[in-house]
Amino acid sequence: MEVNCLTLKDLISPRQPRLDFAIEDGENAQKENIFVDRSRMAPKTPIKNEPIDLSKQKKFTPERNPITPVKLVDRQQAEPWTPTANLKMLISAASPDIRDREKKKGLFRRIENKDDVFTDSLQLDVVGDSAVDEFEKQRPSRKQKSLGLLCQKFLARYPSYPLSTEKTTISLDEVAVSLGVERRRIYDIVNVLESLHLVSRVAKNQYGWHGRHSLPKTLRNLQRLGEEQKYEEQMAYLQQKELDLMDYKFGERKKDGDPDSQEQQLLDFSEPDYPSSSANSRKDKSLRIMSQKFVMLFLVSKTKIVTLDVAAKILIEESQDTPDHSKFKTKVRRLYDIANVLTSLALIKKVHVTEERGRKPAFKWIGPVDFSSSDEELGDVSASVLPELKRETYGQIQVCAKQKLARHSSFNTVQASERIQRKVNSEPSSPYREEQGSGGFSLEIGSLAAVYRQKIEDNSQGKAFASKRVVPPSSGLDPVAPCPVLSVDSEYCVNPLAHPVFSVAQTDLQAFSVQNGLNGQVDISLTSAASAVESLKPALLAGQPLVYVPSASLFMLYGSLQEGTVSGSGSERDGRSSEDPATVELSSAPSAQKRLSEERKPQEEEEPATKRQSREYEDGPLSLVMPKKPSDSMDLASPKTMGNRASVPLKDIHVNGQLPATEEILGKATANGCVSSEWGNPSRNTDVEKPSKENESTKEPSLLQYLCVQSPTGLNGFNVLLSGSQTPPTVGPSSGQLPSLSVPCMVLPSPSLGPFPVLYSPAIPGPVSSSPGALPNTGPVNFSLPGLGSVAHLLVGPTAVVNPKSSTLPSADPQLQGQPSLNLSPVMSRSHNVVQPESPIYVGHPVSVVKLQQSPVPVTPKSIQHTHRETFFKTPGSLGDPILKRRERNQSRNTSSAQRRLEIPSGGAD
DNA sequence: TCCTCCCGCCAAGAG
DNA sequence: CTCTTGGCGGGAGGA
Repeated sequence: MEVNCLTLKDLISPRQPRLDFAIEDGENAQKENIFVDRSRMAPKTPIKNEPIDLSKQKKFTPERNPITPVKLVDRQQAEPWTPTANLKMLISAASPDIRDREKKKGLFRRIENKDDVFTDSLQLDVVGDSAVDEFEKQRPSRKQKSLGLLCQKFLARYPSYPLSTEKTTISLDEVAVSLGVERRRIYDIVNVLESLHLVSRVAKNQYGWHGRHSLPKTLRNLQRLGEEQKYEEQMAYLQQKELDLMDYKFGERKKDGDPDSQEQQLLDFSEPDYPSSSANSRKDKSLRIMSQKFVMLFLVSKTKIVTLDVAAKILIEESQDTPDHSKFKTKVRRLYDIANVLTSLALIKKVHVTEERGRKPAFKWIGPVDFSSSDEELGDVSASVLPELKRETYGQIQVCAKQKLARHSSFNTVQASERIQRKVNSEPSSPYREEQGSGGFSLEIGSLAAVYRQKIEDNSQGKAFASKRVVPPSSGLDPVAPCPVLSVDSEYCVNPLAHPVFSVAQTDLQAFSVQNGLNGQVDISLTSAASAVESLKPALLAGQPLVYVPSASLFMLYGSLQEGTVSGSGSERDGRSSEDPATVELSSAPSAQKRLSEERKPQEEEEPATKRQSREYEDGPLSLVMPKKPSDSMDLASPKTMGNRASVPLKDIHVNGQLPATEEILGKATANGCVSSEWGNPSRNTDVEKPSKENESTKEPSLLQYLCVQSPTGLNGFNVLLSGSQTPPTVGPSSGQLPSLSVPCMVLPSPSLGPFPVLYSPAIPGPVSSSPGALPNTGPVNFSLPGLGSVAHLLVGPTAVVNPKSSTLPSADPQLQGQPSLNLSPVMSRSHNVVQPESPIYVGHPVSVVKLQQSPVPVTPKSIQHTHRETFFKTPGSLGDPILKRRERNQSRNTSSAQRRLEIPSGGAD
């Protein structure tokens, strides 16, 4: 903290001179981490800065985030008068120091922001000169400049699940500028995203953002291809042989498939947009293909763990590259690049596989696992589970899963783990094991456990929702056998943050305490958020038997968190789940669902479901905040939801991934039929959509999480909103008390609430809350959940509430804040500001919370939503802003050239 | 020392 | 030819 402060100050001081900064910061910060920008800006000497700033501002003004960097860049570029070389020369010569300083500043800001976003602004003002030195000291570390972080920032700009109608275009130049990096870096990110079809190239310098809607499908396809290619076998082969680079003979083993053809296929299937790469062109070796293959390896792996050396070997073979050591190194480098992006997407997580020889760098898949079956089985949990299990050959697991499905709440994790172990023991040589050696063994178990959990979760939710994994965290939490599983997982599998799953209701207080412990480890906002959510849920459950959690809301929360942050693991699933589930629900027929899921076209086609979902979940946050009317979804859902856990349930659930939570909750609590209003209504949705974005943004950045719990019983229709802030610091780990303790919650009138009068009570119990009409406090209120690792905050009242510590920081730069910690929470930060009009940068979505804050008085959902939309939703790319576009173009041009030459924003150094 | 992976040169491609 | 893409690998930060 201190350090951060200092750094901030430092940063600030230099900047201070520039007022614009502050302004920009406020706005910009949220969106993109502008840290880069700032850094650039800052770096410049004050004098220089001014001119630069101006230019920047002009350009960016529309967007608002004129990120300094951009301007700088533009400037440089813009100023044609200097040849690139000259520019470079100038820059480097002129101000290497300055640049460094600037960068450092920027970095610091980010970092600091995480913790002290709010302080940021203040500091800026306050800051003095000392900063410079510090900057130098702190100069952005490599980590700060890492591709992973950059990718997170990049992702934070766009909604994970954009509305189908909404077409978001990504201007590489703009992005590069806004993020303050060379375009070259953006290519790395975009290429990987493209491999997963999260984006597609539209034109030069222009990419279209698709979001995760089709991710499940893409993964499914990749998995299929991977299976066809027998990557699993290849991996097993390599692993068993324990080939070292040296040992490894390329070509030694034969691949089943023709590498080239396969590659082509990959692109084709997943990316219709892209014509398959031409035969041996550079593209054959493209990062896109590598990325797809890399993902395939995870998908076909039983353990979901892939070591880089194995992946590199396989890739080398396929690429037909000469198997020399340098190739291997190069491949590994690329894999790291890809891995960073995938990590940012919360699809994989870094782990180490311990083998006899030693530890090997590896990554574990933490993304959705079941997509393959997801389509079909939505309706039947058991069904969904089985297939996977079969594949994995973990009969034990299957059993467990089934049991679990039968009774989520009661599920005995221990047993499961034991079974898993048994299985492993019995089959030490299991072909699937990726890791060999003692270390590997343990890992395997852990991974299995993780897999198992995921499956269970998935199943419970209905595969699609794997993302929602209720179990995993819970398993850890599970009073019965928390330790074993957790320990294992913790190591290899999932890190709390990464974990997509939010445990929902699991158990009791104890569980909470356990979680807290876990969560506590993770400070990251995202993680926290997740944890918070989890904790909350349980707390709710424990505390109150009846809370109903609208899946959508949760979903959104999760999604945002996940997505936004690196950690967000569930997002994809959410997407998937949302789609499928939605479909299913709607159709109410699994088959239908299946079809849809499979056939679902990329975003547009999917629309109905997707849209809805997206809307829903997007709305979720808002909806949570604002009472919506019970949507159709509710109707569907409520009945199902209430009753069974296994059942698939509600669209809502689908949508979110929250299912698990919901289910659990339901199980424990009586569910009310009511689903939070969020979901459903189309009309509402419309409005909601933007909100959703907001939500996402929100999610990501900060951890604000809201849980909307509809209170079935106790609450008479009231919904309770719980928000979890990421940061737990304040609160003690909660331990036992969790339950009732102090779960902050807001009680909202049930679905129909037009206005959303919110009642919040510090303690959960509250279902009691007052009548629906109760008004929120005028002032913002923060609640913290003691039990949860993270503190939950509830915001009520017009003013934004922020927990200082909590993730949400009012501070201006969300980006900064978020990133450092997990993700950013551009949104969050924004929230404090409430709205930022369209800065392109802000991609983040405002959080519902924010709105709440803003509107002191209950507002109608729609109104609110609108507001959000307008204010928040404009993604930079998105669209709409002509200005932006224009700017982009200009910039892009400028930038592009400039890019190469200089990245340095140096501020324009003169 | 080894793992990571940033950085940016420079060439293939596209227009 | 210019500009966009992106392969590639040197070399440095970090642990």
